[in-house]
Amino acid sequence: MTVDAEGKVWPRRRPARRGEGDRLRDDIINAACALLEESGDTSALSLRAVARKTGVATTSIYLHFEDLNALLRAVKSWWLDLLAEEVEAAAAGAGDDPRDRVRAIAHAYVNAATNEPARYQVLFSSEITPPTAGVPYLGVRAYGSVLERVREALPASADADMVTLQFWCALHGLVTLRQTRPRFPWPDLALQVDDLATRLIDSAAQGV
Amino acid sequence: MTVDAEGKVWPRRRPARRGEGDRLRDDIINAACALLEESGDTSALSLRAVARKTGVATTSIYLHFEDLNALLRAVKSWWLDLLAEEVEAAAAGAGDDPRDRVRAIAHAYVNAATNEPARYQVLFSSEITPPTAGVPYLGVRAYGSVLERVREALPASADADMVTLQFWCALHGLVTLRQTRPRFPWPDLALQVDDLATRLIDSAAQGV
DNA sequence: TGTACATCAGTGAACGCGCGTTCACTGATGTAC
DNA sequence: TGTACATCAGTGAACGCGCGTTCACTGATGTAC
Repeated sequence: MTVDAEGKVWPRRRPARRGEGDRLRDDIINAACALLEESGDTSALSLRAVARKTGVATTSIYLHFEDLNALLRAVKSWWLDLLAEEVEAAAAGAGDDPRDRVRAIAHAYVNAATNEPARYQVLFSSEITPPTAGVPYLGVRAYGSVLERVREALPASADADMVTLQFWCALHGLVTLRQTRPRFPWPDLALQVDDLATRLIDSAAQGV
Repeated sequence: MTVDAEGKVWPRRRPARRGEGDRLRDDIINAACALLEESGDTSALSLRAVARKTGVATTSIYLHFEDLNALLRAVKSWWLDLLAEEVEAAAAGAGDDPRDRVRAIAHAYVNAATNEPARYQVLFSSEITPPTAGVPYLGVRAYGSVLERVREALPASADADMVTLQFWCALHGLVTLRQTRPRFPWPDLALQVDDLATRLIDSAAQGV
């Protein structure tokens, strides 16, 4: 048991058995996820808060992570994988029309971001520092597979790279503005996403 | 003179003369602006840092602002006005073709955001709490005038509200993603903005 | 013309807080002989 | 079968820092009489 400033009592975690030292690593990541889902703010995450939530001494975090940034990287990497999985699953389950697949991707992206706003904020409100220099961004693979889906939905003469980019930017803007300007008179989310998809796909159908 | 933790010496500000007490208010806002332009992070702003930068005792800030949030609101309001002015000036100076005016607005918006990235982040990475409840968002007037410009550029059958909204979202996404994913292989900024404008205006020219 | 007083425009010490990081320490469990 | 030892999986006290906020105080400049 530990007691915090407010006198709140935290259960103390039982030490792992020999050979199971990595259990703590997972527990720490889960605690950090929970805290970040509450705040959505990476700069509000502290080693001490994570330790309290995990039920462990602050210093124990150093056994598994070099510092707070390394822990944050682990969380971001995990969440980005989840996002990519959701998007790819939506594309795969969307029937045969390639345009429907692109629409499905767009909806899946904004739904994932909207259902877990704090996760999306953590992922996209700051750069994700790669584990080692020279490695590409996490997420480039997922972006590439979306690009392929867009290419399949457009005529060969269209600029699929640009359309994909505009799509991503617009969806990102749509999601983040809704989060930071909640009192703006937003239209229905799905309606706006559909409208955007129509405009971008149609513009490309003109051959650009 | 004051001395901070690193032994760095700060010039102490001369007190205002009688009747000029509001001078300090401006000095404080300027100091806060400078700090926020360096960090772009509202949560990194502290009363103590502002006081040091102003050359004044920390407690003196309370003479003019109820708390940090009130100071932050003043900065945001000021910067939002600057942004709106830049955009409106660009629209006014863009010739007679209403489509050119819309393009000019788009370029002015992203240029303002790109030239002062920290300002843009401060404005749009969190909600701007209005001074009093019931008052609309700061910036609604500016948004409305952009909406009018868009309406003038589209056929009457087009959904100018939706096009304006998509425009804003896409530009916002474009700007913020470039800031938080600087290592992504971005195309030329003006080229992407122009491409976006073309796609959205063309889609509306179809009458939607 | 002199002086007491009020007001303006601040100051400075102190408080308790949460934070990252360091350092030496501990207790249980497995293993070599 | 017993025991000394190594290792694993952590702990806990202490450090100095910057922070918001409080409180009583100060020094210069006007103003009433």
